[in-house]
Amino acid sequence: MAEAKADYLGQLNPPQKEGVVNVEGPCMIIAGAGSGKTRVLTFRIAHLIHEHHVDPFNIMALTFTNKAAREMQHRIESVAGGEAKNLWMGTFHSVFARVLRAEAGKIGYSSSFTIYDTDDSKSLIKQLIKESNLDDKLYKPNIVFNRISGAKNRLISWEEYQNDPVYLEDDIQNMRPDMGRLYKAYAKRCFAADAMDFDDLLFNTNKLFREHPEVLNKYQQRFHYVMIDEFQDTNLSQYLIARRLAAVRQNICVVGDDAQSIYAFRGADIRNILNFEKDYPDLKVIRMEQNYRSTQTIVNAANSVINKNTAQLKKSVWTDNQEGELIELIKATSDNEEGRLVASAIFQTKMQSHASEKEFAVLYRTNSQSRAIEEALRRNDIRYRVIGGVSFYQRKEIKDLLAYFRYVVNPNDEVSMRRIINLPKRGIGPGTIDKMVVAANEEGKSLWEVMETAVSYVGNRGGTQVQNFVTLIKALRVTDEKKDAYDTASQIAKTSGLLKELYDDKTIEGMNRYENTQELLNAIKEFTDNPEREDKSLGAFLQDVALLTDEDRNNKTDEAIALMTIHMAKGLEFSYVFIVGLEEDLFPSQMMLSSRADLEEERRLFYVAITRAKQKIFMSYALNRYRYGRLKNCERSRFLEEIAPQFIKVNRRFSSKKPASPSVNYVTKNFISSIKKENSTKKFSTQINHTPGTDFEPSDTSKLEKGMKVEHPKFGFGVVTNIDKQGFGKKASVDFEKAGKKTLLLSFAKLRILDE
DNA sequence: AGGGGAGTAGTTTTT
DNA sequence: CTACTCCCCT
Repeated sequence: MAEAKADYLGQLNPPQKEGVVNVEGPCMIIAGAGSGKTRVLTFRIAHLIHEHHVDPFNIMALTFTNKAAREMQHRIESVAGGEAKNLWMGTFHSVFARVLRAEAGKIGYSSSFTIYDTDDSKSLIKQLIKESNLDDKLYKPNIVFNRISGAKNRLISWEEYQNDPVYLEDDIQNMRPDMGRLYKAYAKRCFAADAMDFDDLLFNTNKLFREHPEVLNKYQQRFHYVMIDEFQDTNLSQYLIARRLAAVRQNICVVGDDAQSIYAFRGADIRNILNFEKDYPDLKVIRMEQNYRSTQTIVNAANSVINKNTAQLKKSVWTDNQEGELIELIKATSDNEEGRLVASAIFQTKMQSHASEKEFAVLYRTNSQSRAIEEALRRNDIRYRVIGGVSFYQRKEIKDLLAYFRYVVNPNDEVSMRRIINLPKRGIGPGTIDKMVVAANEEGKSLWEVMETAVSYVGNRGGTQVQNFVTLIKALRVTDEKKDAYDTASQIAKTSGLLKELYDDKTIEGMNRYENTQELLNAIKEFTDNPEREDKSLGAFLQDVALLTDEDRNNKTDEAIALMTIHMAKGLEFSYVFIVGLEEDLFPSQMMLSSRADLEEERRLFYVAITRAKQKIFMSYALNRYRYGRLKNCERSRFLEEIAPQFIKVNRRFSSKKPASPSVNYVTKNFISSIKKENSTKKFSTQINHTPGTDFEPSDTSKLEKGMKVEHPKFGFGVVTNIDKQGFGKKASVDFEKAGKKTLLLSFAKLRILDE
């Protein structure tokens, strides 16, 4: 371990070393893509432990995804040794859920409170919309949820919301004046259900720290060093938690890159970076701009894209790495063909470079795009694993069983109750349920109390059934008190009748569902068999599982190509990256076209995708794609035009006539030869606009001079009147015959030089 | 209460 | 294409 320590500083460049060594006081590390940010963070923690003899117990490190947390935990353990186990490391949500469990009583929750995921939240909201007799065309669960979530992430309580002129005005403008009332109703019902949604975990942590200084003080004393990864993705709520925790010792270190901020939709606010400088005047700022990951082509292509954004901090990422291959553009006629071409390209590249499968990744904007790719990979016998997507814990049968578990642990959980009370069928319909919920709210009783004496609220027929159900749950609660998670869970699965119902379903899907429930039970068995676990109760298992997404269940084969959304890929790197579905309305997503800010976020997402690659990037788009079950025409993405053209090589379109061919050798010679013919930065040819009838080919504009005649795909013919040379931002002023005078950025404009 | 059938609206990304 | 809602009938 001492050896490892001795050489780790030697492996770092000056800013990296500063990031590691400079442990006291506030510190912000602006880390460009691929600049070794994770390395600095892990070495920094190791340095704290070894050089400053800080107990890992006193260090908190916050990340955004479970995956990132796990990855960092591993890396720290390999650098700092096993004692790093005692670090508090995890996502904001998981770390503070833990704090809230311990302190729940202080803010009126029980320590076994339920965590609602987004589906749970939305179904409750849907219920509330119905109860309020609001127009469900106007009040869609999604919209309402996002509105509430946005407010919570800015720490606006429902009371404040109802008095906030900006929110009120906004809601009236949008014809949704009842939004504030829904927020209130939602908050009350969650509280009554002893449940917190994801945003509440952070909101309530703030509340806890704000209202209970003694609690805050306890944690301030405990955490001497606070670190935040991916700081650009924090929202106000998260930032304030961290700031409060670090208020005494001021040992807060944040690492981020504004160019990779892609979670504004979740309330992330780049302004946190700016505010950070204001909040800590003696802040130490470290910039890491050297990219160690990618080729020059990739780094420069990425820069040419991100430069299109106006809102960003000054930063210039550069690399010493070799120039590398051009980005290869693949054009397909359909999403299925896109899959096949991607599969062929993977196969070819793998053969040529002797790369292993795990060096490849296929990245897409939406999870639904994985299907066509998966199919093609399967057909070509290429191993892959899909990361994220519909996770195991989101499957209906799993959620059903989990709802039973949750309900046994917390019988005030309204959402779980609604889900399971009539599953399997017990003759309790929605009418009966609604009556009980209304009664509970009107009489100020808990739902559980009402259900215990259901007959007096909903009459004999449904009431008896409800009371039978209550008896069942009570018996299971007794079991839960005495037994461990596995015994209780098996008991629930059996006596609820769920397992039998699934077992009796002999369809293929039914058998699958049955197997899945068995798998869940196995997972619980593993949980209880783990000797390191102190608390083996079902409640403890649920706490574990609530904030977990796909966890170790994709580990079947390490040797496989990774398929995931770009969001999931953040923080990862691969030698060969395929960015697929580069089409308007898909990427950029049509939901993001409304505002400049949204489009810029989308562009940052594209930047993140590009910067994942070490060696080579392939990009693809399809002219037709199945959407809503219908074949739709697609237009290539504007983002393709935003990459400086000297970094892209268009692959001559080749149609795969024999898609079912068992081998992948139907790849045309064009494709192979185009792979070999790289490094021709001077004579690139991009078929930029595929507008029918034009075979427009932009020229290399590096030698463009005043007086030259040019053609632009949109503006037509013109004469160059001036050249403004300033490195990357080289501009040409052109006087167009029809479009008039324009100033064009040469790295982006497509100009054909007309020879006289 | 609940099953079946028709009709319709909806797909971003993650904790 | 699917997941959900609505409506009608048992």
